[in-house]
Order: sequence, then C-alpha cells, then structure tokens
Amino acid sequence: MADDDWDLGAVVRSCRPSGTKTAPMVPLEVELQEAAAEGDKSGSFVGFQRLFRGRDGLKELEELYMPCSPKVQQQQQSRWSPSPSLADTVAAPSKEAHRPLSQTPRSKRRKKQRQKVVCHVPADGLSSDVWAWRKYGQKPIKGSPYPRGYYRCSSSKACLARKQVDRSRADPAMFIITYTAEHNHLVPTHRNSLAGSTRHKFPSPSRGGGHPAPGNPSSSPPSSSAAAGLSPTTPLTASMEDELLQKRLHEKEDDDGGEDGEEDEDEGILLVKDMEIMGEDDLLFMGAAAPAAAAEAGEFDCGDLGDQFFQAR
DNA sequence: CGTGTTTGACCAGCGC
DNA sequence: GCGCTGGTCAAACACG
Repeated sequence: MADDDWDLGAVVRSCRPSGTKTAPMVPLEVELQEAAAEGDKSGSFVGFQRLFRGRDGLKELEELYMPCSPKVQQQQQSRWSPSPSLADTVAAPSKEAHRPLSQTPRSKRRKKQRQKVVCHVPADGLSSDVWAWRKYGQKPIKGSPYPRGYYRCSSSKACLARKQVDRSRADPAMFIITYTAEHNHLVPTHRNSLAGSTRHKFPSPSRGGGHPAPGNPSSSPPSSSAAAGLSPTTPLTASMEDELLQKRLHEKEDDDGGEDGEEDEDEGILLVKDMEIMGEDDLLFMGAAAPAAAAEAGEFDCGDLGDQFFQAR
C-alpha cells in the first residue's frame, strides 16, 4: 500500500513529561465536529456537551484532549449546545454491539453524524496521552500520503473510545488525532502497556511481526520518521523522542500556525491552539484546576486552562 | 500467556 | 444503483 507507511503503530500514549516552560508552544487544534444530531440519546454515556457543562465534563475533556493542549478556541459553539452530543456517536455503536459478529456490527453508522474531536499534536505529543490505546487498524487515506491509524481504548473492552491518528501533510511532524466517543471508565492509573506494545523492531520476514508494508522502505527503521512509529501504548524511546524534539524545534521555527487546513471541513469546530503537551501529572493537575465556571458559562477556553496550568507550575 | 501490532478482507456510508 | 472510500474485524505474529 502506501509507500508511506510511517508505521502509525505508534502514536499515542504517554509518559513523557514534555512540558517544559521553555518548550515552545505547540500549535494544536481541536475541532469538535458535531453531528447532525438526530436527537438520538439512547447512548449509555454522556455526550460531549457534558464536557462543557461542568467540572466533570471539563475534566473529561481535558483527559480526552490531554495530548492536545491548553488553549481551546471554541468556534461556532452555537452549533453544539442543546442537542449535539457525542451521545449520538456513542449510541450507535452501543446498539450495534448487540449484533452478532457474523453480522459485523461495525459501528459505522452515520459517518457524517458522528461527533468527534480533532486535535493537532506534535509527534511528541502523541505520547502524552493518559489513556491506553490499542491499534486495531490502519488504512491509507485518499489524498493523504500517510496512512491513518485506528486506535481503541484498551483499558476496558467496554470502552467505546476510539481515536484516529493521521499525520499532517503540511507538517509531517504534526499528527492529527481524531477522538471519537468517550471513555466510560476512569483514567487508568498505570497503562497496561505490556508485551507486544513495542514494535520498534526492525522489519521481520513474518507477517504480523511488525514488518513494514512491503515496498515501504521508509517505514522500517525507527528513524526520524519514527515519529509516526511511536506506539500508542509505548512511550517514545529516548532516542526517538530526542530526535523528534530536535526535529520539531527546527521545524517549529518556520512553521507556525501554518498547519494544513485539513480540518476546515465541518462546522461546529472546537479549535485548540498554542497548547503545550503535558504529561500525566500535569493532566491530573489540570483536571483539578479546570475552570468549570467558564465551562458552564459556555466559554470553555483551554487558553485559560492552560494559563492556570502554567502558572501553577 | 497475555497483550499489542500488522495487515488483508469485509462491510457499510456516502457521493455521483 | 454503482463505485469509492473509510472504518472495523480477525488471524497471524511479536514481545515481555
């Protein structure tokens, strides 16, 4: 398939205290794509609207976007006030969950209606996710030189949380993470990163053995492009991380806000920019210091959140 | 042995 | 109605 198999197998997950005050801010964008909202609330769990309603919600939001960052600019929030909620997104899958495997449940219901949050994160930001993700698929996306990785929460089988990881075309150092559905459980104290979590190995002749896609030279060794080769359940290796950081430092200088306008498609988007990736600890902190008030007021602004966060630090 | 990754196939949504 | 494309499944395999 794609000759650009950057080995998404590794994107997210954390453990890395990347948040240094001096560290340059990372341009992030969180987009909340709302669904057409059909009013379907049969979902078992709360939708995103909840996220912006109270402390809990905020907290979850933070958790959800941890890798993203602290500054959130809400756009057209009017679009997602009353009814729009992830519930829609979540509801669908839950219904299908009852279908026998033979009928392939495939939660693909209403692609366009699915609510999701998109955020741009730097390579090193991918590892700043407190959740444990397990990759369940990868696909080349039309129009994109890079394949998209599909991850689902591995902390709980019942968890419907999923996320897609794309690599930004404009800035390969940046990743576009799309979160779908919410976690229906608490953040795992410690990731169950176990065996098989690391696939930084070089290609092996066998199949699942993490061998790179045939004809895909760039995907083999965990090199700079390894940025994409990070494992969601595995923190970056020192070398990889270092490499990425250095790379980013250079790139960041000229690329700023440049981003690619890949996500300007849908409306009802939540933007998060200039946020810094933070580690788990930070996340926890944030969770506690979340400006619920603002959220309730419908003025959720990660920027403030970030400010507080940074000040506290 | 348990968990995670890779990868091809299958299925369904969506646009024309 | 058809074809394209994206999303998910499941088998095989790797790793600790």
